[in-house]
Amino acid sequence: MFEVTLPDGTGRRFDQPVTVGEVAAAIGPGLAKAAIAGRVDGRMVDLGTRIDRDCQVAIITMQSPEGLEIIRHSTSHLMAQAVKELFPGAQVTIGPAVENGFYYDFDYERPFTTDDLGAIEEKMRQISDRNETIGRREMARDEALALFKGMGEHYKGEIIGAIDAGQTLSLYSQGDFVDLCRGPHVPSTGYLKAFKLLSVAGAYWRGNAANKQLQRIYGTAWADAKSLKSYLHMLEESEKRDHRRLGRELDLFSIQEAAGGGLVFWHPMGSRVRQAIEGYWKETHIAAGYEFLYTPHMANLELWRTSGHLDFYHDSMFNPMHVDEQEYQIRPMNCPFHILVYQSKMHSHRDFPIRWAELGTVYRYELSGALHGLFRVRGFTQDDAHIFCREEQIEDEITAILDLTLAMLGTFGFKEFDIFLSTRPEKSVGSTEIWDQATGALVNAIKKHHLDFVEDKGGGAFYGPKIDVKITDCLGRKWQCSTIQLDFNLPERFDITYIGEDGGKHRPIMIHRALMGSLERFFGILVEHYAGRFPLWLAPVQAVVLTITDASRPWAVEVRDRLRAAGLRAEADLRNEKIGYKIREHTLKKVPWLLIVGDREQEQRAVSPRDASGKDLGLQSLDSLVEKLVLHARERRT
RNA sequence: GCCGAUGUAGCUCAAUUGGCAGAGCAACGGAUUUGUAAUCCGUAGGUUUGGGGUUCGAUUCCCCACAUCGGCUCCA
Repeated sequence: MFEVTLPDGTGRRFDQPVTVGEVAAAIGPGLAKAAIAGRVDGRMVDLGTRIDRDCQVAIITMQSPEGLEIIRHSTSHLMAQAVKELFPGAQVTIGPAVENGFYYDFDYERPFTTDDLGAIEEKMRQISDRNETIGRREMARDEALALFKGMGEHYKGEIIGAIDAGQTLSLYSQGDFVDLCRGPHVPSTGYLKAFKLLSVAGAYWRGNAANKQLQRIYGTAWADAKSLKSYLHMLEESEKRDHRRLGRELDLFSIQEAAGGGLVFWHPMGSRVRQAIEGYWKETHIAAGYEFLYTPHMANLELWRTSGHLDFYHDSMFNPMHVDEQEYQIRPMNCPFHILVYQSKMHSHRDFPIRWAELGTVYRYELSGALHGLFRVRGFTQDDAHIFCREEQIEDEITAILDLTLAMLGTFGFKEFDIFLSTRPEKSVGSTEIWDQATGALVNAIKKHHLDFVEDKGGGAFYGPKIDVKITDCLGRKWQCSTIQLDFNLPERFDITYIGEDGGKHRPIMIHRALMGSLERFFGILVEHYAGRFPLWLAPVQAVVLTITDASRPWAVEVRDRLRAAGLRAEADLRNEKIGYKIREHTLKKVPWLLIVGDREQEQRAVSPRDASGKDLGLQSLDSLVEKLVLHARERRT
């Protein structure tokens, strides 16, 4: 006699050993049907796991996060089984569940093609229909090693070889397919119905470029067909939002083969958005007590030796160029330049805090294969700033930077933040006292904002602790943009000082910070976040006046000029086209306000606006509309 | 950088075993004067990413370069 305690605290008594599945059945037939695995005393186990003593049991169903993970993991096995049936020469390696799906890496004599993917998926469906039992058994490490080596599965052999001798391993089998796996898995292949293979790509064995490249097949799997469908729909949606596609369709920017990869050309429409972003950036920074610097794009390489960047970031810096017997470096960072400005004269403790900002364009060498639209480029503009202050000013400065960060990101429509605090790594510069004090100041600043944070212990840079902020876009994707870093290293390396109250020289604290990070990347994120439908204050064209016939031209031009005089980015479409054609065209360009003018409007000095929702708002006076648009733009409503 | 795929008009895509490089949209010209997501007719548009090779002949086959796309972290 033993008792099983369920998550709600109630207990069930059993006289004989039972499986987890039987516990589910004892609770109810509905649960038994939905069950795919269980949790016994906190450990995830199969439904077939036997229980013969007092314990805590929770049933894991398909819809739960753990359940989905199990389905995905099991589907990766299903795929591996299908691959082995179709391509017996393929060797299996690893196949975990990942966010929204799974992958499995194979070693095979030739690359898999998209046709192969279709065949593999078809085979997976057959195996699912066969509803093969997925069985678990345990085996001594040496025995398992011999088994997999005997099957010619050398990667599995290598994995097992790395496990201590004498350990017992678990194996899962379904039909003829056997895999080393910790589990748990669904009871049979028939549980796996809602899946789709998505892509095939290279991946190194154990993630190391020195190792052989394997072929990774990615797929997605869900609890039911409906969830799968909505996920695939979401993928289509994000494809439509792809900033590379919208960038071309809306004529925002381009990347030109003739110029080289990773170098961004901002077209007039994209530049208008950037101007709006920069204008806002400038305004907020002035209000927050910053001064602005403009510094060169290149300088003597010696500067990068002094800063230490050459040592640490050599691989991601462009090669230097020769100028008059000297070597010059295109800048990968702005900080040494700001330090040079600091060094250009003596500083007193009374000068602090010094807050210097610059939209500084930097150039970094990225591997050609890593380039990706605006997200990974070789030349980009940081909204950079450096703050020089005294130790006791750190907390106030960090607090003010966080204020600025959250306010700015909020204006762009991001309201959900994840904060990460990275603390002192093993190898670092600076005394324990200063690290402790600075880290404490960072924590206090975060707490003042009543924000939760995740501490990455030992994850800081060698030169100081930092705070990173991640934003969540409207598709739920997370992006790290803002970073606030303390630097105990550069002031030392450049030997910058200030004269303290005691008349002696002291070392200032330096804070690096970027809120949007890279303007290019941030712009790309905004394009996808808004799906190209920028809020009024950012829209490259805020309003277009559309004429019904040529007779309304004079009034249309007057309306446009009136909008322009009010500071709005307005155009007039005077073409001899049907109104439906013009509306369609500007709607596709995602212009937030379309103002239709015909005889009626002209007579009454009015317009018939249509907002971003596509609704005809009826005849309105021009005055009241201008007032409304100006207000919306000024308040930067999202 | 590595693996794979791709590269044809501004865009999206065709082109038989290697045999005259096409269409829609956009552009331009004309007609039409139109009331809330595509009016009609016409014209022009190409070193098929670049370079080299095989061939009587290459968008097509081969080699090199470049670019783009997917991936290369997520504990058997």
